[in-house]
Amino acid sequence: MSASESTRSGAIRVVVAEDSALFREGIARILEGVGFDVVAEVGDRDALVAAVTTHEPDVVVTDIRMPPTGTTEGLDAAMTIRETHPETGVMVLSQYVETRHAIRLIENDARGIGYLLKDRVADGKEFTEAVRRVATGGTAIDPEIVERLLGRNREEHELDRLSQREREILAGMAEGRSNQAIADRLFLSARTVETHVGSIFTRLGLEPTPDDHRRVLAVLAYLRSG
Amino acid sequence: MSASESTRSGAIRVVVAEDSALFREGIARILEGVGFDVVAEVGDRDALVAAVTTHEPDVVVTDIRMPPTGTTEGLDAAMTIRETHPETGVMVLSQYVETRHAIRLIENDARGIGYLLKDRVADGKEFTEAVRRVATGGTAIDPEIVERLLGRNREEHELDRLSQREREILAGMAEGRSNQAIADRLFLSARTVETHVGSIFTRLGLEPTPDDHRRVLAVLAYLRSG
DNA sequence: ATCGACCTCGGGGCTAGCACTGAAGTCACA
DNA sequence: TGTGACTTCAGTGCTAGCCCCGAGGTCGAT
Repeated sequence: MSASESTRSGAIRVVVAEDSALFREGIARILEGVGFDVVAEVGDRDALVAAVTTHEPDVVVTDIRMPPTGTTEGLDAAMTIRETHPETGVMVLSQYVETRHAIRLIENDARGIGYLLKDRVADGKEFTEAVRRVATGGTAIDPEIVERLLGRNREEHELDRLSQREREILAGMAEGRSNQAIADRLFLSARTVETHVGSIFTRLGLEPTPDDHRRVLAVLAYLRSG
Repeated sequence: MSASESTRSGAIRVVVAEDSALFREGIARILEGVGFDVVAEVGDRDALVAAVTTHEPDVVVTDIRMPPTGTTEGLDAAMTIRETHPETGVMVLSQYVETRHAIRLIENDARGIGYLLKDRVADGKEFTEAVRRVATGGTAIDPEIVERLLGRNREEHELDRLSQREREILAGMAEGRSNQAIADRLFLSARTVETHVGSIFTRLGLEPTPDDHRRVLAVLAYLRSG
């Protein structure tokens, strides 16, 4: 189909990685429609890394979440690609605002990096031009991400205020476990868990009020920040 | 761009509705690639209904969630279209398995209805053929939906076991409110709220155990069932 | 070498959130 | 005319989950 394109020396060569076949093919067709050369379409992390090694594309377009675990495979692959193929641009697509993840990717060197929210791309043109910028060493960071990186980023950094141990405790709470059950799992006394729970409330700014169920509110905050 | 197509009498005429511009254009390009005539691409419910009235397409492809509220606009529009334009096929795309919504759409007459999960579409061909079937009065229901409709659908019906009042109480719990706060809002005594909370636990099958925090578990069940 | 952050644990105490029981009013339905 | 589901409320009591306070250990940074 794109055989006539694949040998054109001027076309930007791109690998598309996204686990949803429908979305993946849609992106590929959009890019081809404006002259990109889509050299590979893959659906998981390993295939992405392999495709980059094989094709050495100008730019990779990848979703953050992909099989096998559906967490941050796309991002992990992006980090790997940044090291092994620094000349390859990486455009990461995300469903939600995940500032922490974005930071990991951008913090060292933003050149050749893109991070866009799927739902905030206004049209195909905006998207293809962003991919083109990233392919040529430019950047394309969603304004909302930039804003959160610079300004006050309450919601997202709420959980960053917690220590590692506190996050483990909160994770147990978010599974609907009792303090005793959390204590058993982490080999702690119930007392210690209570202490942690208390400091979690304090750090999340949950003052004791008669109207709030703070344990639930803490869990909700945890779930929001995914 | 598709001007040469728009007058072809044999082409299936389709309206694409999806709030994410990127996904929307991708779907449109995929459909055009196999000969469909995409007569309109819209991003919200009202535009969808208007486009159907104007173009009277053979089939509509729509996401369930769309602006303005991001809940079930696409589905609402689909129901409306079923009534006003019964000859128009409706293909609904969903991000998750939402059996209750699927039922609302299918229960009366499944002809010309499609309900697919975005992430379970194996490739573009499967998708375009499903759209073609729906356009010609056929059906295309995701196997997982069918299975849940037929077999035991525990998770989804968990909350259906609750009474109206109990759901209101649970909604308050899911906002992180205390029993007292819920009582105040609903003009009840704290006692009554406690009684309801107890029966919510019972109906959701949450037996008292030292390892579980049932209030959180009930909230999690509530959040899962959307 | 000292300071601060973190993790751990306990004493002592309070209460919201639970369990269990009983009961009275409304309403739909058979 | 009952019968059953739902809603409302209360007495009695238990305890998990919270409060405040102090304390000892580790560890990294200054």
